[in-house]
Amino acid sequence: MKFESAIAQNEKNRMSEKLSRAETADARRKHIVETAAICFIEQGFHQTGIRDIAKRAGVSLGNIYNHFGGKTELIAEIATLEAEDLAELQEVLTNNTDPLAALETFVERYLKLCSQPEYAALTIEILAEAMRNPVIVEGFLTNRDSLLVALEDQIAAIRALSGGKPDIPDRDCAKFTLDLIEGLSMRIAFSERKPSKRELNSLKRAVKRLL
Amino acid sequence: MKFESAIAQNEKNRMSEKLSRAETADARRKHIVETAAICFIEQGFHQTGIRDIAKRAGVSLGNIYNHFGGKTELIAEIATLEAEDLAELQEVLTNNTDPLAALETFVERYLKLCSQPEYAALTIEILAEAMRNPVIVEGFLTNRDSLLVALEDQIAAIRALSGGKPDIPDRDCAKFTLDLIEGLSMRIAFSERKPSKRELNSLKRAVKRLL
DNA sequence: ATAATGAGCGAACGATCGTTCATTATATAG
DNA sequence: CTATATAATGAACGATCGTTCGCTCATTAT
Repeated sequence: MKFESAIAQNEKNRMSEKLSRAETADARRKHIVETAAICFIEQGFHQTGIRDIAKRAGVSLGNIYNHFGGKTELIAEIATLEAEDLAELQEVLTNNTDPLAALETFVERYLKLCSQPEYAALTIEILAEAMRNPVIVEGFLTNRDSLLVALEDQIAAIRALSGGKPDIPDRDCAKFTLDLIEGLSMRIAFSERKPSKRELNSLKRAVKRLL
Repeated sequence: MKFESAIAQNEKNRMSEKLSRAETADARRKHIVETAAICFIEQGFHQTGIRDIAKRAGVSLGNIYNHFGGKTELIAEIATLEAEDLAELQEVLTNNTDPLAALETFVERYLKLCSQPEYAALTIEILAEAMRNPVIVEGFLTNRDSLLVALEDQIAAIRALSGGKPDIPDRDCAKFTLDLIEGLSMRIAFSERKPSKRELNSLKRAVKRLL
């Protein structure tokens, strides 16, 4: 979740011109979501009060309800935004001059993303909420499924090159690959450290063995 | 978490004799923890009030504080109890007439345990709390580390038999094995279904490839 | 028999929760 | 400039939170 806007800062932002109403509203909205995410990471979803978010965002309490329907809408939006980070990773898998190399790059990138402690913390909060709120599940799984399909295709491409007869279906293989990366990520995130060279090498080898 | 007591029901329980004070206190304590676990599974940790637990356990509000220091002590105790379930699984790994078969049995058993929706739900709640409470982390990781060592030894034994030269350290291999099982478990638990034959076969194959 | 212990109880406390709403300020449209 | 729409505000609401407290009473120890 990077919340990069930078979208169309042309039209109205020339020479520090005043922003239009719609623009400031959008900016506020974004700022509130960002702040909420920070709060949820630091304190957890249920330990964070709307007042915490309002105070930290420099916004009045009531105004949050002008932009969002309520607290759960905030975590739902954050879940969607976090899932969108995965879209970027898919691009790594579409560059197919060397499928195996692309897979390795993907492993590195996805590990780097997931093992950020803030990312892991947010994921757990979202997961815990998703357990009891189908709406959050949907936003969370949509982009993930998309990533899974891309990974599955990539694995199929690699397997097609090597010509062997794999006894694990492409789809399962893709899921297992994500499992390995995410499992290692959690351990790294929980111990607040960076992945060691050994761990990264072991991971890459493990992924290759699944092919 | 099965909370089996059956400990020393001899001394005083002969012929439906009255229970001693210490015994009833222990039973209450146990009953409260069990009930708390059910509540946490159904509603989540922070959505559950002490009153919910008290009401459901058929116990007064204040009495809970006679048995427990507070709410976090409850989740901490539950975390420890859940971790103790893993101790049973270790036994599977100590029967070493056929190391590879034992590993397969372990995979099946651990998958069956983790993929119970209640187990998964509780795990996520504990994980979310552990993120901000080191005490919970400790109770959670102690038994898990023990399991990991047992699995590592098992893998070493299997590898010693086959005689190959594995390029993934035993320890990493053990971690990855748990990752694969737990990842699949989460998917199963989230979709509220049982693992298919295909999934289980894929898992076993994946685990073997790591060896 | 009497004293000490601690399980059991529920009212009460202060704090905080998510949300609503009447009100004010401000940007846009006519 | 005036009218309108909406962003922004914070007091207020009712509910619920975790915890404490004084108390009763059955069991255990002396």
